[in-house]
Amino acid sequence: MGTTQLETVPEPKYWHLKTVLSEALDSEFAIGEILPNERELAARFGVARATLRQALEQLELEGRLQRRRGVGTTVAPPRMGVAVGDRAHSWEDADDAAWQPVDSTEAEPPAAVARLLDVPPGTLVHTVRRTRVSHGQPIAAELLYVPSDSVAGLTAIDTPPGAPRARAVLRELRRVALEGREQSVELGSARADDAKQLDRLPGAPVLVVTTRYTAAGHTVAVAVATYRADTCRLTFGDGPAVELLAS
Amino acid sequence: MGTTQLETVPEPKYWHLKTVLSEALDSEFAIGEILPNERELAARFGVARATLRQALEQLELEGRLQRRRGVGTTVAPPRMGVAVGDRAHSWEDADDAAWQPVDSTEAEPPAAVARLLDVPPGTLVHTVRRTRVSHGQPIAAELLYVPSDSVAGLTAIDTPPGAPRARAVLRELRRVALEGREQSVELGSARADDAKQLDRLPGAPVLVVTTRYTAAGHTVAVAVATYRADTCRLTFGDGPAVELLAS
DNA sequence: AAGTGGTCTAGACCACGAT
DNA sequence: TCGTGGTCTAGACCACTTC
Repeated sequence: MGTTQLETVPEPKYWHLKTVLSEALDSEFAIGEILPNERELAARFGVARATLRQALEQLELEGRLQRRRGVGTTVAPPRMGVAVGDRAHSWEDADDAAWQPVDSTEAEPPAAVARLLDVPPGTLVHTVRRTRVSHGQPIAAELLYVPSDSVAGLTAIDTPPGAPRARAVLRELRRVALEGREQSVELGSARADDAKQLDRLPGAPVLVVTTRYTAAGHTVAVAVATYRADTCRLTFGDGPAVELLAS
Repeated sequence: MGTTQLETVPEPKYWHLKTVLSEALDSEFAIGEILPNERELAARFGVARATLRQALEQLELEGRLQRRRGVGTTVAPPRMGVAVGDRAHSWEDADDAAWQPVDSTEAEPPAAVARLLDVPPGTLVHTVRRTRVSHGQPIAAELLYVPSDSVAGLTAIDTPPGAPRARAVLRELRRVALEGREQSVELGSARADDAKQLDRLPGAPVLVVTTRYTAAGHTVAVAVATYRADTCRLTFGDGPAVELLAS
């Protein structure tokens, strides 16, 4: 009882550091402001740079900071709310400029996607790559898988791979009368190709949204979208987007 | 053209290591099997332990591995699908043993929650703490916030804080006719209290699900649930849960 | 060229679980 | 008590952006 510290569990330095930095961000820094560099911060707090980096990593994971190699560490704006469950079928809103078709080819889907599509492994399916942009920033990279026999007009497409072909496939998809949709969200890390589209390093944390579209009892298509976990808050539900976040 | 490596971008060691380990996990290890310890793995691959750990961290983030201090590193089972959007109101399924009431008190909600509840900051609201268990494992810790004036019978509750009180509050909530719900999902890191409930270390990655329940144009309650990101895949939608995952 | 964050090393010690 | 993963250090070099 002599000291107040004796019975406390030793808190890791990086954890304490994270708390201190977090409070400093709230009170002393404006959004977009750039922090002192890592070497100076580490010296200022009297820790090794690796320890300081552990704290920064956590804060970046929580969307409080943004770090860019060669540039510096800046205070991130609050995460933007991104609707992923609102529209009945995300490819139907042709007037929504959010999704940019990038490319399209025929290819073998990953084994897990083949199972969801209910086609034998190794089957060639149409793939469409799209990028979702918001506030001038790429926030998601999506790969859409469509077996040729799920949409009538799909076999007739002979446009060479590229953005025009992607638009053609999406046009055919809009003819389908969908009846249902299932979605799942999980944590993942960006593969090299997705990372490039998202303007992040490979391995960056992403929220992987897998959507299965069904019509007439069949699986029509499967979409695997990877959202930047640092900048996005995914919103579901019929009402307007949830405006604020907790913790 | 003399060598095939000349023009390739140098891939970080930990990234390559992660790929190698990932393939080894697929082919040479069974679920639950325990891996050699970190010092031996590092030696075997000829890298420093810190580098090896960077690869293991990634694999743990993707749900492929489970690491426990004092025990070792084991191969994790596939993530379990957890329904978070199916039931109209998650507190209505009284017969569902998934959620275990833990505690209940009156307290000030965090500022962000107060905004969602549309009450002035500093207002006392009822809080209910619950734990969600699946397959004998804790997967989520939830904090439910209910302003006293949103449910008629709530002011009459005078049970002392504890699990019985939590059950009493939930009982009152079930009387309310809900009209809507909004949800959002984002990445976070477990606070110390949540981490304890989830049997993880503080800072562990979690999926934070914020739900706003509305009735008669008002916000009735707000729930903030933190799900273990390593073991859970959150499922939304009316159909049966999406069975498989991609990437 | 200078400055930033990203990767990597080779150690050390600590907290925890099993024995 | 021993073995495990978790934390921490003090350096080094690399990749990238900016000037």
